[in-house]
Amino acid sequence: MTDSPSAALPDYLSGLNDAQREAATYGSGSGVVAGPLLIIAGAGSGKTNTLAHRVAHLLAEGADPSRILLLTFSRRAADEMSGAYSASPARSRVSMPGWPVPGFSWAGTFHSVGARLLREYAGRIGIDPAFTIHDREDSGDLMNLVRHELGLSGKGKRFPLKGTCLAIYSAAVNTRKPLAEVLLTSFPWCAEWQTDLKGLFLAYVNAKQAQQVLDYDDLLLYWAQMVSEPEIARELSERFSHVLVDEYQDTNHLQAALLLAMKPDGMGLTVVGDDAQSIYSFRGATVRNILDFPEHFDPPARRVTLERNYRSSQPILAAANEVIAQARERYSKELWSERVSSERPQLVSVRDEVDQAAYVVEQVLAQRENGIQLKSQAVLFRASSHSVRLEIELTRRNIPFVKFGGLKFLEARHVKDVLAILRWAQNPRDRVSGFRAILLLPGIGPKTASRILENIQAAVPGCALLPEQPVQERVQPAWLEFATLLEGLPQRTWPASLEQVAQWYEAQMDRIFDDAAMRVADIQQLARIAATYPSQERFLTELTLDPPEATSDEAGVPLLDEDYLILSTIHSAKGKEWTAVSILNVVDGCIPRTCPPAPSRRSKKNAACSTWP
DNA sequence: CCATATGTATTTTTT
DNA sequence: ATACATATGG
Repeated sequence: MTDSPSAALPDYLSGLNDAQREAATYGSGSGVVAGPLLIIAGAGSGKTNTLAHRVAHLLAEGADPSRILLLTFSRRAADEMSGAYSASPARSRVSMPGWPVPGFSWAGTFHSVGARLLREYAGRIGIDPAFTIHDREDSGDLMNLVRHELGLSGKGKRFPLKGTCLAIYSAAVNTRKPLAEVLLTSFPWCAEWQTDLKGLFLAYVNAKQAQQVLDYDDLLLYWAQMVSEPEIARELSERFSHVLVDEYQDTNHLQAALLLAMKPDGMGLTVVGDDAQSIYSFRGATVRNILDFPEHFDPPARRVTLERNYRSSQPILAAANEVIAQARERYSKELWSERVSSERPQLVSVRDEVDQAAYVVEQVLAQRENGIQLKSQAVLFRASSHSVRLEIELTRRNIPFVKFGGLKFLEARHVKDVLAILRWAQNPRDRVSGFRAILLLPGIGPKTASRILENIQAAVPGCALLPEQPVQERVQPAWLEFATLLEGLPQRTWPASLEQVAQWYEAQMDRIFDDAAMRVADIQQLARIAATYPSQERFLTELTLDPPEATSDEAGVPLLDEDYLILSTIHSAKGKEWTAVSILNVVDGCIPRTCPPAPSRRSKKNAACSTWP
């Protein structure tokens, strides 16, 4: 690969180093689709950039953009790669002629691509194409409903709560392991309920089917089921000449299985990842996928390793390499950088959280004195709640900040309420949405809501007479108004339907919330976002699966020009970079989270914080 | 019986 | 900020 004279290479490849170029052009010039390729890409080694160049190179050699499937881990990564992402404080690294590419539309997360494929193939696998997608909270609510119906919640029983039930179910689905094994290895304290759980899950699955509802796991599960039909598998295999997967170390067994079903011989399949950066095992991701990838094929997949780091200075890499070296099984690689620095990462001990917050603020301000903008600095932490003290301190001292990760716009109650009304109008069988919507009325509680939903389910589909549902007399006027709203929605065009719902909801908000004002602003924001989607169906689907940057990430940004500090969970920070970074709560067992929990050298908890210049 | 007010315990990480 | 359990009021 690298022995061809660089003068013969297209311009856009000249910015890559040898290993990156080998990865980008693997299989080039042979005239046929290349065999399987595994790119092991260390942190900061230009992974995303390399993958984007590989796509560009495939296109330059005549590949059809509509036949390229690019699976990424987050919406941000997909945008970054298709050239749509520009808001990053870090420089945009993808700049190639003809980019973004028109017609290159199959880029997204496994879940969003799954949803798209399933809507298209619904008829052939026996599901309704108008299915509703439940997020985790909705799924939990449905699990709770079923749990109550089966009498598993009652008196003095210590049956697992809905969240735990859902986690167990999800783990079993994503790892494709039997319930007994999942319970034993991951939820041993629930093992005694195995029989009841089995029944619960069966009922949960039935409920989803009856209501035409798919949860996150179903998007993968049905996809896998779909490609187990040889004919559909062949179709999809031909439909996508190239399949490229980013962050492969964070895929789970199910995702690997459906990839292999679509590309059994690995032709046209490229996966990129770093076994040392697997951080989603709690969600069923297994590092085995990337470790075992080459041997799935005969001959084994080609492997290219990117070890040159462009992000950090050598002392930081040395520390990272030390940590990585403790992994039991891994692809050997040694990150290196030309960026020398005499500054080493610092591990700072502080007395408690208050001191930690004060120290970090001092550091941040000192760095700003040194000319590093707040925007070029970040504070990272493992769990969203770890930053509360710091947020208080920042607010007190009038330092602007934006927090990534943690609770999101779309998870706020008022936003969910509005979406529930809309979803229920679109899919009247969706009990969770209906329940939530009906409870919004004053004077109607869980009992009345359940009764109404049962009446509607029992009635002839399409002929459920909403206004005639029995409610208490004093509730009657409000109920009629609500029923009129719902019945009018299908006639409305998009986004008028959402505006109609928002208008009704805003009239209820003063009664429901003490702090209605801020929430009203959110609803108006939601209406603005809605206007950017072409249809209600796409709005509802894509909003749950790919929350737009504007909601989850930038909602709190006052002005683009303004300077602000970045706070982020480590998970949300994946792939981003800053000039100066502080990490909170660096305590044994929390960060790094190594397997053998070495006895702590320092006795104080919450006592560490490190700054990496 | 049913809706709502109050109180108490809890919060990894995300599609 | 929310979820669940319990108490009170219509």
